[in-house]
Amino acid sequence: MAVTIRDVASLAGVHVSTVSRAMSAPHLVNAATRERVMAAARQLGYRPNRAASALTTGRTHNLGLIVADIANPFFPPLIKAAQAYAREREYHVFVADTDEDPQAEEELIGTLAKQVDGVVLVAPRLANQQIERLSLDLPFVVVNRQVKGVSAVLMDVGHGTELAVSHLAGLGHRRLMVLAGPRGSWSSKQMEQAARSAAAEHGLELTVSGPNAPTEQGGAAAAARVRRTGATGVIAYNDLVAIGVIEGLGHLDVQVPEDVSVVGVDDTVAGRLNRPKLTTIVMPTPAAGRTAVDLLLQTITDGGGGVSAQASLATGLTVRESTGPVRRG
Amino acid sequence: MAVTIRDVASLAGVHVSTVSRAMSAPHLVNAATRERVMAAARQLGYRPNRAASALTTGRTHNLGLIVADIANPFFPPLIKAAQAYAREREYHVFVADTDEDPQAEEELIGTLAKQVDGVVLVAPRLANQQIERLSLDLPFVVVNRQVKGVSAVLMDVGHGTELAVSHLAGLGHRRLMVLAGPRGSWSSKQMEQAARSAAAEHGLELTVSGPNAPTEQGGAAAAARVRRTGATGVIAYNDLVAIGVIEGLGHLDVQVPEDVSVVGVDDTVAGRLNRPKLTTIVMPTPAAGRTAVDLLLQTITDGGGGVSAQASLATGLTVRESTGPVRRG
DNA sequence: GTGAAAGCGCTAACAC
DNA sequence: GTGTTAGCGCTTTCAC
Repeated sequence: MAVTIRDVASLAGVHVSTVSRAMSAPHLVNAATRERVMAAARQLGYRPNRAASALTTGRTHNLGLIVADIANPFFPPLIKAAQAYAREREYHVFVADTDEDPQAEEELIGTLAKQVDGVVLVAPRLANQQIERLSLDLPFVVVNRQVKGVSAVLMDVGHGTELAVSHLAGLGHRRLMVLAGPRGSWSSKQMEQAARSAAAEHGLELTVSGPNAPTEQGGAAAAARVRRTGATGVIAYNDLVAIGVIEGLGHLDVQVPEDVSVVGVDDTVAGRLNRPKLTTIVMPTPAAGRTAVDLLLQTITDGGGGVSAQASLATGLTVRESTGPVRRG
Repeated sequence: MAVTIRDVASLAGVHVSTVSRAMSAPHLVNAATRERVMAAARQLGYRPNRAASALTTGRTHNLGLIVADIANPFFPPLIKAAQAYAREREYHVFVADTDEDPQAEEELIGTLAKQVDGVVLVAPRLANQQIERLSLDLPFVVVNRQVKGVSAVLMDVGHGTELAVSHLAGLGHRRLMVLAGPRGSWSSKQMEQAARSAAAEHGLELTVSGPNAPTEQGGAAAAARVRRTGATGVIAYNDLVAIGVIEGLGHLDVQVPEDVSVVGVDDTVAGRLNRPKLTTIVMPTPAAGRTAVDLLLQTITDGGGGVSAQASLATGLTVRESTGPVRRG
């Protein structure tokens, strides 16, 4: 087998407990001895066995990151950032995909529970109540969701939505449509509310249509509804839905942005590459990943002492080619 | 703390070893006792502590998955599939991103080693020799790389490249250019070789230009080189590079596919969404993720007894809008 | 400042 | 078929 703390101890001529202290509580050990121990460890290529220390300390130094769909371009930047940030702090992260299935989410939390010090739930599909219950056993941080007693990272998509509505109003659009996301999506709810109040403020008509699958197919399926209502400005749940609706409108001989303007959300690669390039609400995805890990680590070291924090991250609007002035009848 | 095997034992009125057996070697225990144990476990919501069992068995039931860049659209489908497949087999997976840095890769393997039963290395940047050495300590599977003694999943990009060359030849192109990937990329080497022999067969001129960064920037930077050589058919290292070169050519007033045809590789979302939609060599990414986990699990259960397997997965060519007949002078 | 010893939760011989 | 025991690698009292 590999090299253990005992090997280091005998090479350094000290007891295992001294080695342990030298590694994890250096101030408790004589500087000279510590040096000897460290040298021995280096020489042997010693790496502490986390499983063993987890057993005694109850700290695994692992985190879980649970997302709905790894292949949805919204998530990879978040995963990447979270994972990098965690690693700098000597944490490894399990990444798991629930395929948008609440039950898989719960099951996953269960099997992960013993192996991690905490879990980041990104846009969970589980009911609030469930999350509250589960959070009694294990530190959680939710992203884009608000749950009593649970730390949260919120992307302020409401603000971005207001910007989008103003932008559309400024272009002369009078009739807007919001394509809502999956049932239970916090962020979709934020968008709806913000859109309603902003529309009222600008004196615009607004229809909310949903739920829609958060995919291109979901968007394509909504195209007919857009045409039927005669809306000329559309705010889609995310970039994928926006791309889908543009494609679907194309099949109905409705051109974007000439006939209808479409705004996406997330600012994914997909949106940048689409033609027309998407006007989109920019979500701070990497920052959300880092912040979530940060809050989680705090909760963990605080011993999860009941205090939950909230971080709100700003969003913006990037105007590209999928929005334009309303066509004059 | 949580419920342990001891709690289950006392509720079921048996000894801990019986519980352990009932869970992991059911055939060694009386059916009736087993039922009693299971009932007790269910009642208490018992979940075995993997860290503890890892300590005795040396099996963590965890895998590592190391990729160069989570945010590169090539990887997410692979990660998603690998992770889902592993979970069905009761394995969790650590996902880690090296940011294309060989040193990070090695460091990561080191810190992960004790916590996993094996590691999938996707398109590693490490030298073969290093991987060979590391594979002495830990089961590895490499994807798109061949290393002596290490199981591998290979996507047969050579075949896809031949198809692409034939396709371009059929459209009348006589002068081709291959935009190679990063130094040390196995898959780039396969493409180059296949392109050379296929070009020779068709009597075409071929230039290989590289290394290029596997990104849009890398592609954009290559546009001038394409124009300089007068190539009318380009095969790019991946979809991102293809998209970049198309963009770059646009700035030079070279139109795709009217003036130059461009073929990508990977069949990512990005390529599907790009305008013109990319003609691309289709990589079997989800299958590669599953197969890699499959081989890894085999290696692990075989005790890593020296046998290494190779799986070769077929690739194809999807023709879309970025390729067309050569322009007649 | 360092050593000795107990124990984290579980599995794996070995008895019976 | 089930109980007993030792021990995986590490941390953490408690002595000295």
